[in-house]
Amino acid sequence: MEALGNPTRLNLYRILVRAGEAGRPVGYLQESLGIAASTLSHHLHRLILTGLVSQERQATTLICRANYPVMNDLIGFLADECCADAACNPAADDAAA
Amino acid sequence: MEALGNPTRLNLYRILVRAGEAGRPVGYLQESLGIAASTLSHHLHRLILTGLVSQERQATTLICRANYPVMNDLIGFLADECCADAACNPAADDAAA
DNA sequence: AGTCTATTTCGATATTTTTCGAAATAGGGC
DNA sequence: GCCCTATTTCGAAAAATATCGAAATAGACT
Repeated sequence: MEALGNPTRLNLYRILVRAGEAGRPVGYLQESLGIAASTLSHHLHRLILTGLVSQERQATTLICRANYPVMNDLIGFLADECCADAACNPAADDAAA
Repeated sequence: MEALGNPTRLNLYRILVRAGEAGRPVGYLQESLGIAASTLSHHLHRLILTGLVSQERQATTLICRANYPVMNDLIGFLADECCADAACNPAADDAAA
């Protein structure tokens, strides 16, 4: 959770979430975000440590991908006991709907 | 989102989420977390700025409450376009189920 | 008005985080 | 084996954050 507590990292993560299972190469991410490669690498590393993102080598480039199950865990963790009350329906409405 | 990127604050928030609409007085939170009142006040302030938490005065004490709609927005923001892919069903399983 | 408790603001310090550039490494292709 | 591109590690500097104690403020009750 702390892993997403930084605008750059959140941005990065959202790009990957949107990219879906196709993922995105590190180089592409660097261009998109307009930050130093080393900085990106640092953030990526944190995201990977938390399990939010995974990587796969494809020839010379590294493809990064959002880890959906972990994201859902995170969401579950947030919502947690929230439904002990009324006025809360995190699962009731689809994002797609 | 950055607002939850700190262990203390996340903890604090989760206490309030669990507390539900009953909320919790600031003093109680301070005891629970075992931190200085000023520190708590600081974190609380941030949570309130982002809209994640709201306060209501009850006699001499301030009751803090998690703002569920905002939490759900946050979750929605996270999941966002995630369902453009498969392998992702954030809304499919209830936390309560 | 005075006093008491609950909470916030002030001011400072220590830690953590973010960020960069340069150099090192990794893997692939010639 | 050598070179080339993609990415990471290293080292450092700047900025932001977390934390505290003491003092100030807010509201309630007498």
